[in-house]
Amino acid sequence: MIKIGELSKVTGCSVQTIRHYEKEQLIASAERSEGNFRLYDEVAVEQLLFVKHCRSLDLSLPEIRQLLGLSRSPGAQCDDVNRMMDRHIEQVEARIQELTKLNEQLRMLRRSCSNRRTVEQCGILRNLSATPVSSG
Amino acid sequence: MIKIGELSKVTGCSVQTIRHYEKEQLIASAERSEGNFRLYDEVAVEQLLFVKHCRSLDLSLPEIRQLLGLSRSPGAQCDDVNRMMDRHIEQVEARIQELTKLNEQLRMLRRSCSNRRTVEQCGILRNLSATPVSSG
DNA sequence: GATTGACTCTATAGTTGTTATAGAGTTTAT
DNA sequence: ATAAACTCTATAACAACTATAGAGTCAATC
Ligand SMILES: [Zn+2]
Ligand SMILES: [Zn+2]
Ligand SMILES: [Zn+2]
Ligand SMILES: [Zn+2]
Repeated sequence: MIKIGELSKVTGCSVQTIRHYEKEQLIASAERSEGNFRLYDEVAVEQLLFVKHCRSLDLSLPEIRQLLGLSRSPGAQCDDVNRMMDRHIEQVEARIQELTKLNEQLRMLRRSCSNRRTVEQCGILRNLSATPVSSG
Repeated sequence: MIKIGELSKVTGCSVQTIRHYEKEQLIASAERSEGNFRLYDEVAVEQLLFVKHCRSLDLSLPEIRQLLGLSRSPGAQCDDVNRMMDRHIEQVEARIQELTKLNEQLRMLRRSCSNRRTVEQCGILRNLSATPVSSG
């Protein structure tokens, strides 16, 4: 049985984050010591690593909660998991597209300044003042 | 002179957002009518569109405030504007890279489920339980 | 002139996933 | 006994909005 500081070191999640996950029901409520300190075992470490792995994939806390729910009802079909993953992948790809477009616009804007001028004549500021290309 | 609702329609910014921008000093404090309603002229419309354009490029409110400051001191050199733009572009590109990596991992994970199975045997959940590839 | 409806005002809370405090209690070591 | 290191809860901060409550303003209708 380890305390929260050690769990933090082992998993790489901050102490506050661990407490937050507990409050949000992403990990089980920890047992407590006599002095009311949280105590964790190996299972708790695994649970937290699962959550951390999901977070590294940018799954939201509600999404993770849903995954945990599904994994606790083993009779359930995979469809639900898959639907969520597909939706999530879609969102990530949409965001990539958005940012790529953004990046092009930013680079174009950046090119409109040839340095060493004063801000008064700056193409960047002038272009920013003009109406946006399209507000997507 | 138009009221805030009309400004909202003209610019496509919500009423609350306009009030928020005023509080955050991204647009000038509006004149007030007898009944304490905000009143805007053409200049105000332009100012708000500038801010909106910047936001559509994902510039943060502090960054926009900085741009506004620079554009108000016309003697200033372009260097500052450029430095900010470069930093911003860097961040956008870094985020694109991150998301691209993420997307690959998500797709790989998604492939590990062949549907119609029960969650118990699901490759997705199994792989999520395993230690992450790398926590970047 | 009273009432309705559409609009506006301020102030405050909620969103998301943490991070950072404050102030108090616990444990371990000296 | 005391100090250091840790833990506890509760609360605020971050970013950029969005949403709400409760009150006030204004124009038009009856
Ligand atoms: Zn998602
Ligand atoms: Zn320039
Ligand atoms: Zn930026
Ligand atoms: Zn599956």
